[in-house]
Amino acid sequence: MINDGCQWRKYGQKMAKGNPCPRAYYRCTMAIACPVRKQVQRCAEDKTILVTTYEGNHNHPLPPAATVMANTTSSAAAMLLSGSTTSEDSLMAPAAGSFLHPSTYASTMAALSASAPFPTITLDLTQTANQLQLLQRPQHPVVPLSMYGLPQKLPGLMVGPQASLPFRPQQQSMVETVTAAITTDPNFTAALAAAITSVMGAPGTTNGASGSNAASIGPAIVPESPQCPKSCTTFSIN
DNA sequence: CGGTTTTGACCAGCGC
DNA sequence: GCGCTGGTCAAAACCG
Repeated sequence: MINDGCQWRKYGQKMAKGNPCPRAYYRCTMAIACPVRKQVQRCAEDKTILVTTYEGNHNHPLPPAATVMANTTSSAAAMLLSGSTTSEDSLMAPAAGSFLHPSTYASTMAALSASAPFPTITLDLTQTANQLQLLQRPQHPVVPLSMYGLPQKLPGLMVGPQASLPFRPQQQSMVETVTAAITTDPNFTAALAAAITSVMGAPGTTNGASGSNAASIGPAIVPESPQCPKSCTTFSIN
């Protein structure tokens, strides 16, 4: 289970069709009437991949860890969406280092890796849906586009400071950094395809569940620790 | 003792 | 209407 900074209470578990692993349902217990829920399910193709789906918006302030999670999600989503393949090698070192040195990149994914039991990359396509639409490239059909065109952009965990911060310029540089780090990872594509196949069905057969609230997913790969389980995080909104 | 987890039952939506 | 499936409820068990 990923520690995303929030408190969750499990309220159900079901066996999902086509997946030997059960799906667990959690509710946020940080506030009395917080409507946020999340579903956690392992990828059928690769059980080391954990798929987490968030739904709803928190109606209470988030702790720093959760805020970091939100920031990381947004950045990673932008990264994946940009599909940039620019080889900015100079950015690789700090990007990889951020996984190991949270204090250096406190507002990015570093803190996330510190709070999670294993390295994790979170994605939030709800935050950058429109941006993604502009950046979408034909050679990246593996990315589900179910969120494209939706008017809302407020993601589930963006109730914190990020919502009010002019984070765009700073996010842009982050996008480049993370994109370089991940797109050069040979394991990333395979893991992503496996995760998407598990959640969305066979890739290439659909543009995503149109009309669905599902956002997207993103597996985490850490070259330094290939035996670590991976994680996918999905955000959705209503 | 209070909060969390487990687990079977219940309900709603959907396709046939 | 019926069966299947996903999601939720709620009582009992569990745990610190």
